[in-house]
Amino acid sequence: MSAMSAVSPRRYWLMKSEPGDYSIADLARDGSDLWTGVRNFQARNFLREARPGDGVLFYHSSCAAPGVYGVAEVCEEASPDPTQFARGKYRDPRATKEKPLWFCPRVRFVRELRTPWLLARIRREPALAGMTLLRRGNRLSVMPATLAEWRILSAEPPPSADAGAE
DNA sequence: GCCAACGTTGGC
DNA sequence: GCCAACGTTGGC
Repeated sequence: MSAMSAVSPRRYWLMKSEPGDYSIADLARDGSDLWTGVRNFQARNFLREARPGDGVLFYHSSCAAPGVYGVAEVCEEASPDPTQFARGKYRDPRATKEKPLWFCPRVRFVRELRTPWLLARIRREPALAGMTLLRRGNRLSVMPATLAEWRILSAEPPPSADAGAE
């Protein structure tokens, strides 16, 4: 290997899933899975940038207590999302095998947080005030996270006086 | 290219 | 269920 093929630095992502569809517990059970079903071009472009080894913050959305519930890792770069060709709600008639529209990396389970970083708590953490997640109107289901955000959210939240009052 | 209508996301 | 915000679609 030469310096020309230097490995790109590890990146970090926040990926949302509705726990009713697929939760961190499901990923723990499966070990790894394809991150299928993303149908937004900006999110798709992020998925195509994901590389094996990248860190993933697993976020539960559209549920009673949204937040980061665990950690995963990209283990295979994105390939054509099979659900765009299959019958069902993720089918996209514009896509062909020759020209797929949607792509999905494979993600493997790393760990579940004993205490999730609930959205309400994320909002109260000054070091996370700049997160894309918190930007008004942001609805991306896949977004980059910074190393600083990763360091905070991939670890257990510290105990706080009002923990449990959320 | 503009923009209104519509659909989706996702917190609350 | 409500609603804000944004993306997509399609007429022009």
